[in-house]
Parts: sequence; C-alpha cells; structure tokens
Amino acid sequence: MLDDRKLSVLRAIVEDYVSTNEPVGSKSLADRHSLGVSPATIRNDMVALEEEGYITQPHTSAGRIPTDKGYRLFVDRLSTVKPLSAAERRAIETFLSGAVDLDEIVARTVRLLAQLTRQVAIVQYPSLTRSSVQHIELVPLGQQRVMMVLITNTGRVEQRVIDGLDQVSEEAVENLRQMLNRALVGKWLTDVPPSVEDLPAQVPPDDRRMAVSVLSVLLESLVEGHEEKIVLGGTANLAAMGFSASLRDVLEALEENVVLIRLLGEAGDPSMLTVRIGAENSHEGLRSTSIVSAGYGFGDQALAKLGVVGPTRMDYPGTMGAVRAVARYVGSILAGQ
Amino acid sequence: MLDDRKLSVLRAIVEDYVSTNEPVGSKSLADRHSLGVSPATIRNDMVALEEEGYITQPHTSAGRIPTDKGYRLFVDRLSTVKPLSAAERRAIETFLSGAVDLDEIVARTVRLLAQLTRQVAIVQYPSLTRSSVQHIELVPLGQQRVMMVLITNTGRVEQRVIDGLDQVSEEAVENLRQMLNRALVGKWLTDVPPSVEDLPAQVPPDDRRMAVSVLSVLLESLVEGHEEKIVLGGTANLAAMGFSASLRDVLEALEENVVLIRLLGEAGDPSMLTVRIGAENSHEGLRSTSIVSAGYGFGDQALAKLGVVGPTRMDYPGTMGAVRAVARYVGSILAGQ
DNA sequence: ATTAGCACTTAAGACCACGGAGTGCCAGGA
DNA sequence: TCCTGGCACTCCGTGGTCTTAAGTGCTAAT
Repeated sequence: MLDDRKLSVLRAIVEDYVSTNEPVGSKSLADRHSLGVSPATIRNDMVALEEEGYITQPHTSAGRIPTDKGYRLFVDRLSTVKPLSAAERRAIETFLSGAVDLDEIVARTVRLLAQLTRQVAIVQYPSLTRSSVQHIELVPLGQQRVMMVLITNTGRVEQRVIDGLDQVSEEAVENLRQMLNRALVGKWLTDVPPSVEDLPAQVPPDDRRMAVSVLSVLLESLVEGHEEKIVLGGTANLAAMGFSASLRDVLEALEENVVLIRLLGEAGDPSMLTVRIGAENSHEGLRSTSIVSAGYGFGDQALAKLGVVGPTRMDYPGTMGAVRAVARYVGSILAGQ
Repeated sequence: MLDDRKLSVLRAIVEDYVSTNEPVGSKSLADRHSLGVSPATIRNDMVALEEEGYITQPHTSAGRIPTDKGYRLFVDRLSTVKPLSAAERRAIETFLSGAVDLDEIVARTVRLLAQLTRQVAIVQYPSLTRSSVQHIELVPLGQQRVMMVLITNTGRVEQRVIDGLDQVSEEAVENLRQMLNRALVGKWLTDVPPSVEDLPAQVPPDDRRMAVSVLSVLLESLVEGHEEKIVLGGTANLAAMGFSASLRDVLEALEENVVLIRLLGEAGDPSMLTVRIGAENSHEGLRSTSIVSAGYGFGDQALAKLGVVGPTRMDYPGTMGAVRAVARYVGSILAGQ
C-alpha cells in the first residue's frame, strides 16, 4: 500500500511544510529533495497518500499539507528524536544549575523550554501524591487556629489553616506534632491515610477534637493534591506561530489550568516522551496545536510532567529532543537537591 | 484657549472612538451627540484640538483619533469614574467571599478583574515588607539542614532552607525558635533587622553558628521580599483587543514580572487610583497600552497593587470603576481574614 | 512503472474606477 | 465675532477584471 518511496515523500512534505509554512507541490519537492524521481511520479504518490488521508489540499491546484494523521505517521515512523547540540546541553546545565529551591527550578525550567523550542512551555509541579513525607509542622495561631505545614521530599510545601477550634494548648499541639511525625515521616503520601486511621484513639480525650480536625485537613490536602500546580512560559511565542484566528481560543485554553492538567494527564506512559497531535487533544481550542510532553522525576520514577504546546505544524524531532533533554536534566537536579 | 465646547468635543471623540474603534469625523459626531452646533463648527474646534496635540489624523481626510495627551486630559478632567452596577457588585462579593486562603483570594481576584474589564488583569501579592510577623517556625531536616517558615499577618508564607550546617540538635533549634518568636511576633517586617541585631549574643556559643546562618537567611528573605510575586489573568482578552501587530511585544512585556512590578511601582500614591497612558509607561512593548492600577490593603494602608492592562483605546471610566471596586473588596476581605 | 507533455484550475497580485466619509476654506448671516 | 452652509478636494476601501505563477490530473509514450 505505502511503499518506501511514498513514505519518503510524506516525510519530505512534512519537513518542507514545517520549514516553509506553505503547501508543498510536486515540483519543488523534486527540486529540494533528491528523491530520484520526477515530479509526475511524486504526483502519483501524492494521490495515494491523499486517498489514505495523510495529506490534503487546501484547495484544488495548491500543494499538499500534512493532516493530523500524516503528522502522526511522521512522528511514529518517519523521524527520529533530534539530540541537542553540545552548546544547547551546556546551556541547559548552566541555566538550571543555579536554582536554589523548587520554585526557582520550575521557573527556570519553563523559561528554558520556551527558549529552546520557541513555543509555549508548561511545567507541572511535582505531584503531591507521588512524594513522601519529609516533615509535618503544626503552628498555633492564637487560641482558635492552627496552621499545618506539610513538607515533602520533593521540596514542596503545602500549608493549611485549621480554624474554629477552641482553647488550643501549646502542649497538645506539640504532642500531636510529634505523634504525626513519628507516624508519617518517610511514608509515601498515598500511604498516609491508612497510617493515621487509629491515631485519634491515642490522643487524650480533651484534645481529640483538635486532632480530628487537623487530620481531616491533612487528608483533604492530600486529595486536593489533585489541584496540581502548573506554570506557563513563552506565551509571547504564540504571536509568531501564526494561528492568528484561533489565537484567542488557544490563550483561553492555556489559562485554564484544569484543562492543561487534564491534557498532560491524558498523555500515556509518564516515563515516555509523548506527542498528541491536533484533534487528539480533545479540547476545542487546541485543535490546531500539538503537545509534546514527558514525565520527569527521580530516575525513571516520574513525579510530574512538562512539555510544550505549539502548532501542529511544528518541528517534531527538535521539539521532542528538547523536551526529553530538559526532562532528564530537571530530574537529575531534583535528585541532587 | 480650550473653551468648554472644545472639551466636550474631545470628550465625544474619545467616547466614540473607544466604542467604535474607528476615527471619528465631524459629521457623525454631530449626529450622535447633541452638541448643538454644526459639523463645520466642530471641524473648527477639531483643528484647535489638533494644534494643541490632543487629537490626530491617521491620514488626511480621515476622522480624528485621540492622542495619549488627549486621553490624559479626558481621564483627568473630562470623565468621572463609573460606579459598578448593583449586579456587578454582588457578583464581586459572591465571587470573592468563597476564597479560603491568600492564594485563592489572589487567584479569584485576577479572574474577576479580567472578566469585569475584559482586559488583562494583574494582581500583586501583598508585599512582605508591609506586613508583620505572625509566626516563625524552624524545622530540622536531617543533620545539616533547617527549614525556616515565616508566616505574616497577611497570610503569606515564606520558606527557605538553610543548608551546610553541622550537627543540628533538636533543642538548639527549639531554643532558637522560641527566641525568635519572642523577639519578633507582632513586629513589622521592616522592624525585624534592628530587633535581631543582638540575638546571636544570647545564644550559647555552640549553637551560634547555626543561629547566625538562620538569621542571615531570615534577613535575606525580607530583602528579597522585593522579589514580589505577581499573578496575571485574562491574557486571552488580548486577542480581541486588536494590537495584532505589537501583540508579541505586549505578551513579552507581560511575561517579564520584573517589568510589571516596576510599572506598578511607578504608579503614584498607592492609595489612589492611577492611570498610566501609552508612552507614559516607559516600556517599549507597552507603548500602545494603558495601565489602570490601585493599591489595596487594610483600610487606607496599602499592601500591594492590582490593576489591568489594556489598549490606550479603552473605556477608562468603566475600567477605573472596576479596578477601584475590586481593590476595595479585596482589602475588606483581607481585613476579615 | 515511470515520465513528458498538455490542458485546466485557483489563489494572489496588479490595476483601475468609483463611492463615501472626511477635510479645509470661504462667504454670508445672527 | 462667532457660527453655518456650501463647495472643491483628498484619500481609503471596495469590488471588478486581468494576468501570472504554481500546481494538478490525465494521457500517451518510453
């Protein structure tokens, strides 16, 4: 059905269209790539590719442009991830190595990705649920309020205020604090709920009400770890990407963190580099964009994802290379922290 | 020089241009506003206004559009801030009242402002330096590291890790913690540095090195309060605002938090509503935008600023009304927390 | 199976004519 | 002195026609 030459033609079409942003015709294809056949032959191959749905014509007597399906085939079988140049790798290293805390790592990563790919970069904060407890702190704030601070091994800090208590005593808080830390430090967050089940029973009756409040807030904060944080960068690059018409839709989609989190989540195996093209993205506003994403974390254990959003007409090999490289470096930096 | 009627003409020009986005001519002006004079008279007034630099012509035989100077006069003398409708005020209240912590207040405020004004909203986190110390927590992390958490009365939490210590003992940390809280709770952050000067002397010599490290990080975090946090929203509205050409510049400027902070800072009296028009903004990319901002805080003591960025061709009275109203509500919510 | 040749299609650009909205200016009237 | 009606002029935007360049599909020959 699709012999090697037809695939080469498809590859050439994608490459040319990506670099010129203009429908590519049989003649210019024959000129620019040495395919060893004449334009007429290429034309014949093109109708085959078009019948299969890999390319399409904006209008009769224009060149062809790849469809989503065409890009998909290109990504899956016709291209290889392009490794970064030595200079780029050095740039990543120096750029990221100066970061001191998690916020700064994330902020720098976003800028880096945006600059490398000249597209919109997305970085998700390390998910709460895939981390372990480093420390829990309880801080009395006046008579009726206590602040809980949860610190994870990924450097993330989650704080909540527990309100509406009565007569909080310093010792009671201190006791609870020690009890919590003894029970939970080092545990995966997912293991926290079972570990605290029988804690209230060990608290003196007078303080039990407070203990229960604190625990419920703690558990709640784990569940709401679902409310994961995301940072965006490089939106200015959107202006140069040329979806002028639908630009508003894209910006709107990017502002909806919920949407982005869902999209990143939909991407398959978190340890892999995944590409979602055009309509695969299941979000109206992003019909004409592709998302390249990868998980990052300690070794092969992914904590969260990062990626870039760009036009379906993007340089996939280059973008994939950049995303993969950045994900690896961020992982190693986090591990070193 | 500029009699009342000329000012009315200018006002009418601004209003029409803002609503139609097209240069406005003498005839349509006479039709749409009941100025009581003929187009010819209006034309005469227009040349006067043009000579003074308040309006300009895109080209001969087109209508007039206001210049930055024209907008300035309009804002200063020809318009009054438009109060919000009862419905809008209710919307603000219900929208903001559900927020539980500072992060959520800020996030909701940004969305609210963006929706009300259909422009880009900016909200600055309450500045560290204008808050007071609510609590300081020290948490030992292993043998060589301590985490410091600073909680302010505005609900803001600042955390740092102090690294490279040796042999951190639980008691030493606990002692220092109590000492710090005794010395600092309730103090304005600006008063912290003098208050800790002689603290190291009171620490047992063995622990002094740690105490000094912790203090220096604490002080540093106050200074870096300069690194104030900002949140953006409604960038999707940019697409509909019609600077297509310079859109990239605007997006770039908006991504530079440093720039935004500076611009907000440049605005005058923080307790007032201020408007900076076009080139007044001293940043290349924002030449064709105006910024309407206001301080917010407890009562008349401003903690930080918020505002919106839009095209110079914006509805100033409406925008100013929205910004002022939101600033007030946020202030009252913060005070109630 | 490939190629050369040819007739056909279409978008994009150049050119032109023209209508509309606006202007400046001048002379006459309150 | 200030306002107004009238008039000639300017310029942009629109729509029509024509031409050109690039590309296609088809057919016949290799």
